[in-house]
Amino acid sequence: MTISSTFGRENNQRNMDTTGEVGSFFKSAFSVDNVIFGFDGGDLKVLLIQRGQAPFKDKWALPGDLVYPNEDLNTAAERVLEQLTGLRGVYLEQVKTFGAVNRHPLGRVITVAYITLIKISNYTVTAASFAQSAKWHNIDEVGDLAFDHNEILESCLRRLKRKVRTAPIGFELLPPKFTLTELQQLYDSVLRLPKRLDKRNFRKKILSMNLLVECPEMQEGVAHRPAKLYQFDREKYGQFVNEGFIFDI
Amino acid sequence: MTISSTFGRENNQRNMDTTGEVGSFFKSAFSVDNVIFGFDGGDLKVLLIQRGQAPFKDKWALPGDLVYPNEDLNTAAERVLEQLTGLRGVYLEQVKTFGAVNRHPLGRVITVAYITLIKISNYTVTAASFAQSAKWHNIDEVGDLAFDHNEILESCLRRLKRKVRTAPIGFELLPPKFTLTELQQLYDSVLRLPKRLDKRNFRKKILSMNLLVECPEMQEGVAHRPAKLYQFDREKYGQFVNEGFIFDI
DNA sequence: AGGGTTTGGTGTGAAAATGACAATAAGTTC
DNA sequence: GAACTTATTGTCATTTTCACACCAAACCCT
Repeated sequence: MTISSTFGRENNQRNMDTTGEVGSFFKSAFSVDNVIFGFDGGDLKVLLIQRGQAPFKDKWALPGDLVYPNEDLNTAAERVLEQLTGLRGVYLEQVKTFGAVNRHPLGRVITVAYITLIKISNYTVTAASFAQSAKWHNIDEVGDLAFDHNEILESCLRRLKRKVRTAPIGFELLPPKFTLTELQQLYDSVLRLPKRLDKRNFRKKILSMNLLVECPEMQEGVAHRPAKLYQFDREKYGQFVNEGFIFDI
Repeated sequence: MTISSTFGRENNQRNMDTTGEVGSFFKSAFSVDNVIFGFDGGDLKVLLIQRGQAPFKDKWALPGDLVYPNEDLNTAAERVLEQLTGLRGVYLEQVKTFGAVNRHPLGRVITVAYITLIKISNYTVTAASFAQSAKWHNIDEVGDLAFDHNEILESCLRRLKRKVRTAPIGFELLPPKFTLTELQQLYDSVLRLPKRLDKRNFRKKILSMNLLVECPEMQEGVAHRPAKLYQFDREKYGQFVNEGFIFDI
């Protein structure tokens, strides 16, 4: 069973008996689809795979798979992510379930969409067999996707935009040590506000939260004044939340 | 097929083959469950039904049903609501999908949870056959529910608390004409903040949005000074949203 | 070495939003 | 009409937001 594989038999459920027989309800399936976000310093990216089989052969799609009968939904989403990227223990959040009757041409399949935030540098193209067909796409250059994946992507992007302002999940997209400029660029490229965030106000605000710790070392390898590096202090954040703190940018 | 009915056959999917045979994936089902919120002027309420059959016979549960093979998820949620209350066209929002392997004792069933906001006065107990077993419960007096419905209810309540502050959905719980005090009581009982909202500040804020229109008539039948009645102006809200307005209380 | 280039880093003031506060008004009941 | 109940209204201090511009520190190049 590979990710986003198709089904091995001709099977159209759509005209089934919908009245008495309860058994007829057990002829549908569910899948998970992951919207895997990454950030390369400039643009927000999403990891897509190119389908090898019909339906939608050669189209780009969100990585996903059917959920095993004895597998929890979250576990399935984690599995899909790990099979594709080799990563475990990353940020994962359920967003929405898509269940239009005709969304899958080969049967009744509803899919639960997840967003995943990974540090793009941790992703190695060689992690999975279909690596050659997996590629980062700029978030606004994804084109026509398979199934209803454009709609799913939109929903997930909206969720990300909201969530990134109200929870410190942006850090999931950055390396452990980052500069304030990098952090701000992340927010700018996720939020895409009409005006970019103001540098001074942004730094004031984020530093006033006391969630960043200054690293002793500086940025290296840049052809200009190097910036201070910071780390996000997860522990402190936990404490603050207990005290009623609400992250807000 | 009745709401929250059980399955007519012995059927345990949990030890199925999970490897090759794709057909084995088409042996699961999905359902929708509705968290129907209402407000009676004092407390936030949720409409529960008492189960007539095993499993969880006699336990209180969220109204829900299996999704028909040719039925969209939203449609199923609307159907469940209508069968129970006779209401159509009310506020409905998908919240989250629950899919733990063992959440349903009779098979693999994942469920999509919805919240629904209705005007409690519109609800007539006689609307459906199971009306006798449907009852409004105070939100903090629901006790032990069937399945994982306590968890579902918690998630949906959290969502309601957030959403009620960022979108004008509170009005869905009130009659078309309401007083500012009623509106504030609604917010107080949904949000349950450590301190109740300040009357003067609340009125200032809500009126400054210019979303309420004053009715010519006054409150009637109260043993004290009658209050002005207001209506929510949906149209204006639509315009304001287009201009970038963000509802926020 | 020095000038050019690039990004890093910082403070102030005006405007708006928030939040705490209490007295009078308009009905009803008895 | 006296007692009671809820409705209605404004001010001020504090905090937050937002717009805005210059020098500093490193590198590159010649």
